[in-house]
Amino acid sequence: MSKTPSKTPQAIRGTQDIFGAEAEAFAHVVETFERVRRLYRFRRVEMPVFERTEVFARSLGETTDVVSKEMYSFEDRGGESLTLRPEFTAGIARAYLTNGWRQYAPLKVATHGPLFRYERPQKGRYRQFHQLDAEVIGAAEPQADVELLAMADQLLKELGIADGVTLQLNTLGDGDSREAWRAALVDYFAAHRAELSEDSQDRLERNPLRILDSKDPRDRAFVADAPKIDDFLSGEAQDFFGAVTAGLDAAGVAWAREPSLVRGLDYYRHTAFEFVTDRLGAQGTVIGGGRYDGLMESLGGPATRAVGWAAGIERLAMLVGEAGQIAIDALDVSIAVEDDRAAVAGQRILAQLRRSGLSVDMIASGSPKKRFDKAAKSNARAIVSLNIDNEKVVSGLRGSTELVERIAELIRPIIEAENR
RNA sequence: GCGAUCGUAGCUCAGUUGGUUAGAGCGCCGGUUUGUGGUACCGGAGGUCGCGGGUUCGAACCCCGUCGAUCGCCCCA
Repeated sequence: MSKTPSKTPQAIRGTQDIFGAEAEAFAHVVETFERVRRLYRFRRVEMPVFERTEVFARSLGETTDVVSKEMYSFEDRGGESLTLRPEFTAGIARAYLTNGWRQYAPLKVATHGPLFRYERPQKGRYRQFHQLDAEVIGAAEPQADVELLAMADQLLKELGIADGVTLQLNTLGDGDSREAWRAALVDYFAAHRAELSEDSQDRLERNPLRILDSKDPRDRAFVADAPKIDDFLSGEAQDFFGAVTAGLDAAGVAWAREPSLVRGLDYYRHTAFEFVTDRLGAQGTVIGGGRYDGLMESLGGPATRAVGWAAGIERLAMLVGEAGQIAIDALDVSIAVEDDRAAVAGQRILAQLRRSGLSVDMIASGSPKKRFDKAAKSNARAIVSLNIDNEKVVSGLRGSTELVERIAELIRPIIEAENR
């Protein structure tokens, strides 16, 4: 009668309906990650998609902007404040503490799935997005950092996108080194306060390290001569970073020192790194991570040294798509039922071919005369056409010889049975 | 939160200085041709021109608002 009276609801801003080639690329990234993480013996974990808000609020610490404005938080029916996970690390840290996973330390775990951040969407940035994640918890040794980076490096290589991506590496030193550096940066930038961008004048109070990766040319002029972390590193911190870089060289992982690479959060210590590309607009970080030795304590646990990374699946999938790494639609057989009286025979053949491991589609609707053409357009490696001749089902086969012979064997008994 | 660009058929897009009934290609449906055939042709369905207001004799086109998308800034766990 009338058309649908109500309007179709719209998707939530920043969510994606992934389909076709993009979905194939997405799945390819996840499958490759699953394979590689097994090679490195990272154990699979499944984590809740939401936690008590506390879990993220306490681990994120003083970055109030992030906590108050960029998390998907809500109250449940009991009045408890919950938050859709904006990252994996805090939840995994919580699980490590509440489940007694210390007994497995050093624990290597990997997971992947959706994350949520209340941000303005742009290229490679969504409100629901997806990440791969790998963590080594309870490992103080630089070898853990090396292993993690080697895994990330191998992942990129196996995805065939390593060429346009570089590993930027830095150290933030231990707690004391980091504090001394931070203080020196504040002094330095405060002396040029008036000449900095408005944003950076603000950052001077909130998050001075971030001035280092400001995009504003007014700031960049001063960044080059800013105090370097290297001048503040303790002997221990120097040794640690030296062991990481030596390990990377030994493992054949290419890296580049990036002294202005910092982390926004205070719990990061020592190694910080990003795999970066210039092919994704403003969102060039494809894998990011570092050592978070201060995190467990902020959740009320014992001092536990840990290191991890996360990778944006959408961003990796975009690079994979660009590189043309995905071959989709490897259809083996297309069946054209050119007479409806052969439909049952078609069903039997379809089932039989699929059971024997072939990917098969069947065309049995629309104009019978056009079904063969549709089957031909599907680019299948072989076409089976079914027709009725003299009250009997007859089949026609076309395609690569080997496959056609195999199909002929499989369908002969079915057609004989149909015609009995 | 801020800025720029863009919203016309299922998809990709035309649409002249504002001027009759808003078009094409692809896709979809039907038919003719071909008859072991991925061809060609004919026809058809499908549009509140994002939405709301304004200017005008007249708006897809100009103006305002709004919603949405894209890209960037801020932020980036």
